[in-house]
Amino acid sequence: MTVSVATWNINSVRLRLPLVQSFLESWQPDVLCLQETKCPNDQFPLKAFHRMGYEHVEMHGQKGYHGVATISRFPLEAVEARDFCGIGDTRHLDCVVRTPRRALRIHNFYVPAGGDEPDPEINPKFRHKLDFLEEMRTITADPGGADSVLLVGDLNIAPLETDVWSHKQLLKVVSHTPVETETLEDVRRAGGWSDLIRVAIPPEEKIYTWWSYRARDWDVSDRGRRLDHVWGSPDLEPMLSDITVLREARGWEKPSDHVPVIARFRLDG
Amino acid sequence: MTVSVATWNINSVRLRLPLVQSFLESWQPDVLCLQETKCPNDQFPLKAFHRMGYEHVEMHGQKGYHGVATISRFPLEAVEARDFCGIGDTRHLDCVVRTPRRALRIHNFYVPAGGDEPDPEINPKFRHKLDFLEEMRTITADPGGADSVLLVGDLNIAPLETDVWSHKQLLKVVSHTPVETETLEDVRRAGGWSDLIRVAIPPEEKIYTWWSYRARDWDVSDRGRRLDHVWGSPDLEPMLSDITVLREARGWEKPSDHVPVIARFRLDG
DNA sequence: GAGGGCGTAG
DNA sequence: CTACGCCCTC
Repeated sequence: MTVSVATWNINSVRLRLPLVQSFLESWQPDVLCLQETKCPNDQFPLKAFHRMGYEHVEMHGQKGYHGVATISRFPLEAVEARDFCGIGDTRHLDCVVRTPRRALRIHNFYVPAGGDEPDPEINPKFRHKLDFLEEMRTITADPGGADSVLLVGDLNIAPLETDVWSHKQLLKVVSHTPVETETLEDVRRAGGWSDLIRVAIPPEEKIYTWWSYRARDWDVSDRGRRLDHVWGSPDLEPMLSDITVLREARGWEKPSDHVPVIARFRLDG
Repeated sequence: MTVSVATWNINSVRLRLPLVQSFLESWQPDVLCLQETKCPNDQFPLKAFHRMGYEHVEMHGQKGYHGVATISRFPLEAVEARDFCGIGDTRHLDCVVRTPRRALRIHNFYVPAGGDEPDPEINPKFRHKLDFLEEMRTITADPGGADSVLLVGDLNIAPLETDVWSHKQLLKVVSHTPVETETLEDVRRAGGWSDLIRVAIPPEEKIYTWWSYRARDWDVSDRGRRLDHVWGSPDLEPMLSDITVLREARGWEKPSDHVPVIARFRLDG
């Protein structure tokens, strides 16, 4: 059977609920992982998801900032919402999805953006981002009690040269500086993770999941970055049937600056 | 010939430009007086009005608050934007409209709302409103160099018992307290003004131009007030053909809390 | 450029 | 309830 998992930094789930609904209707993913929900748990639009057939929702949100949620057609158990860097924000949620044939563990992440200045000595937000990455080393591709494990979300780093519109121009721009790209790749490899977007789409090919709101014409200038990721335990690699980066979503009415990424797996149990 | 003049507290002209456009398209008034444009002069959507055949626009606005504009198919001259109470806000604009047969002077007013507490001793906003009314005495129905004169706008007072949904319940509510209603009626009569809405619609009949945003269902509960006015020099009375209070506009998508009032005159020269 | 928070205004 | 300003974040 095919199981599909989507990840999307939605930049306010309440403001963009109609967009989420139309996305779910068109793409019917089995699981949707949202980031930047900007929504306290008691104000999360649960019913809207239930009405659309997503009966299982785990969320970890706060007022105004950050926030992640994992939404599923299949039974879901929250394992943990870890407080990275111990500052009480809401950037991680670890759940297990019980698909009919396999238990799939999913880490849903929203990594700090890191501010403007890529120097941890003078920019505490960048320091926070690097500290967060170091702490992410503890999240490995070990499924624990599940069969397989995914790590998805907005990692706010575009690791490869082809993950940005201009490698040269972005080398000193937060999200593509060597300390970030190298650390992220090291965290990934050391944790035993496979970069599934790059398994499906060859590293030679440019691919982006985010375009700044500030650009006049995001589509023409196309100055994007691949900030959103789908990592998997190596056993999932042969089961991956395809990845869709839904570029068109950036052109929707009142869009998020990120687009959904959908991964489809043939899970044969 | 018939000349029509509309007045509308638009509560942000930029936010509600589509509503203004659809109103102009349907009703084709010759002159439109707006209040609460909330728009600095250099950001006023001039071109949109030009495109709709309103080539003559005078505005007096500021950032964020207040602001009035007079928009016309016929040539327009600004006479004065008076600084009532000397605090530099933008609540008045005096223009002359050159209709083919008559010069029509129009005072466009946005009177201070006055805050919650109807006591000038403890509420400086109410003090300001009363001071403003006193200063309005200097604006009389004298056409000056023009043939006739109008005073239109949001006067933030409902003078008659039939200008509110409940006279009794509003006697202590700012907009319908005796000091306000009596002062306004005195300013009007002493200035030689005719209350043209009440010339067209008998004082026995309830008529409102404003419904609070706070009410759940403005149409059913119908707790409105007549805060917007069209006053004229007495010579205009026999020329008044009708007044329309466009109640339906309160039900439009993302409406202003005020509706347009349109006065039609047979100006025979 | 576009969210959110808050406070102020209507 | 709605729209602003200001300040913050991304």
